[in-house]
Amino acid sequence: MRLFNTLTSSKEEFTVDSREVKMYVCGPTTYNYIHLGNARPLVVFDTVRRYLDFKGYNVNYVQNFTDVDDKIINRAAEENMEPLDLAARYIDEYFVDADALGIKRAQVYPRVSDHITDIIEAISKLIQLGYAYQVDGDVYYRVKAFTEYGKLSHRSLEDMLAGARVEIDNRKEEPVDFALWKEAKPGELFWSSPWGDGRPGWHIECSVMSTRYLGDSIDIHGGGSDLIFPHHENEIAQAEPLTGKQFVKYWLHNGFITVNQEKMSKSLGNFFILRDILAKFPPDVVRFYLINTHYRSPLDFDDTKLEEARRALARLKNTVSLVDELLSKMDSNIIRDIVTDYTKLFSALGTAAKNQGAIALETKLNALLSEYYRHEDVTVTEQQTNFVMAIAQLHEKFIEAMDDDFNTAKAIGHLFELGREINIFLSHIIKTDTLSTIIVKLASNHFENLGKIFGFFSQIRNESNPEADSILAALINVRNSARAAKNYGLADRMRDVLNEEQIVIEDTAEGPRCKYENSLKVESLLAKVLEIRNELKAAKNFEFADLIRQELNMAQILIEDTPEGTRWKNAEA
RNA sequence: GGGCGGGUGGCGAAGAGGCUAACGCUGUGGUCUGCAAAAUCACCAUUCACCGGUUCAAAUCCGGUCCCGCCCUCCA
Repeated sequence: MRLFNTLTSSKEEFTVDSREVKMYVCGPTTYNYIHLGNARPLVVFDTVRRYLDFKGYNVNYVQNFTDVDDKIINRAAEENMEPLDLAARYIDEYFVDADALGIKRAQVYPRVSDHITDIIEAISKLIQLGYAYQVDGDVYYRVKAFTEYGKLSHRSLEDMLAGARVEIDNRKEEPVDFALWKEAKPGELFWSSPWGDGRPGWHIECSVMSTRYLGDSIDIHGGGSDLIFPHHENEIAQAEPLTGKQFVKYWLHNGFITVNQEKMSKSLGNFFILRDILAKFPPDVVRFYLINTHYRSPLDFDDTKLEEARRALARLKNTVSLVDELLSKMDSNIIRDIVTDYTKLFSALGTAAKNQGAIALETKLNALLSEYYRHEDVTVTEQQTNFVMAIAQLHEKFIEAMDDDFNTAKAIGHLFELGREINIFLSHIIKTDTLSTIIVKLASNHFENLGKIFGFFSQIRNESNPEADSILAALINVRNSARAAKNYGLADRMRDVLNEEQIVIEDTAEGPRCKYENSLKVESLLAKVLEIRNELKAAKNFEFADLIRQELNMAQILIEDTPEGTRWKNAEA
């Protein structure tokens, strides 16, 4: 596996001492709901983490919260709240959003306010070592003392001084020196310290908290590319003198989300709150959008992008649904206890295909299927072999893409190819062909596993809602009867009503199939159906009006015609 | 001004010396269908901002030009 290390500006082979990977990602300053720009590193590094898990690493993941900061203090003053209460509130809100997006929880979520003692200790030590100095109630880091300063952001001290956009503060030895400890202004939040009442600067927290939970050297440190300078540069400058060791082995930075080619940020005011987006699009669609571009590239946002992602992802989801549908028609016991580790199977097949070609693959496939299928002899056809070989090859390509600096865009491309192979194979399957069914199920499960690295397919199978399902079944029965009676006017009306409720009906050779993404709104659906029934009654088409009543009755919905109009109620209520 | 990164079809986006320039959206055609829709399959860039150069071979390497984004200030 190779990953792009900002420190060396090149792709490097990923090596760790054990199977444990120590990973630290800079989290948000919590003074507001998180926006789409904040969501990008969340999803990117969650994907990195999931892929490392998938590869068999044991990831120790730490993400901080900056809960002590000017912005929090200002915002709290506006809302007349205690700063730490405001920060805590938005940390809670953060978890609502992160959980909704399916971000796997970190092992530890340290907060600055819980680590003031550690921070004071670290600053004291930096002063002792000559890397920091006190001026009045402030403590500054002495950048000149750290000769390697600039190694991450690839700029020299001279460049920075030449840039001269640094605020001149005569109390500092050099303009580039940054605050480790800030004296409290009157009435402001503070902690006592050897230098008087105050609070920590921004950068010191990450150095202190990351080493506290992960040790002196960590494997992967992630964050947005705007943090490279000064934040991460400063983290190195603080941590390395304190520990005497290399702070971070691999620095990973994600690119930015822009809106109309301009950076999305809170200060520019062009940001989109993640929660608002999640109200309109499922989490895996948002993840798809974020990960369908390489993590280091800029990503432009506008409202058409998520719609495109939704359509694209629907294609992948549909493959899984098609396989589910095939299997629902089979005796599930045949399938239930065959292979549990699909990935292992396809990895083995992929290796076989790569090393020895098709003949070896066929032998291997026969052997593996015999083993798992628990039948004495299994003979696979050429078509089945070709299918499995195609899947195994695409598996290899997927892994290759991900191993190359997490090339998710390329890997997703292979996922689409995998889906297409499955679709094509499905269309050739004869329904009684158990072996093909098993093979396609293996492929489909594997396909799903790969997709889950990206957080796809999280809610592919609708949670069963017996009430809604039986009502839906009743309405489909009515429509089927109408179609059988060639009453296409009614059949189409029924279909239109269902479409309005975001339910898609597909008439296939096997009969109608229906799909819906969001939970059914029974009330408005029934209101519309009763409207149709009233029209039928007005047209004196009592046959179908009665049929609607009967079918709904069977779904425990009682229809009452009263002089005031038609009502419905739940029979069980 | 300094430091990074980028400009690929109608759109999004991979590819980083040689296989048909992936994949997705849109569009077109076929299959399915009572008709639609959906689904599905197929097709859709002789060309990679521009100009020179290196090479048997360049979207990919080198030089120049023109654009764009990020950082140098709180930011993911």
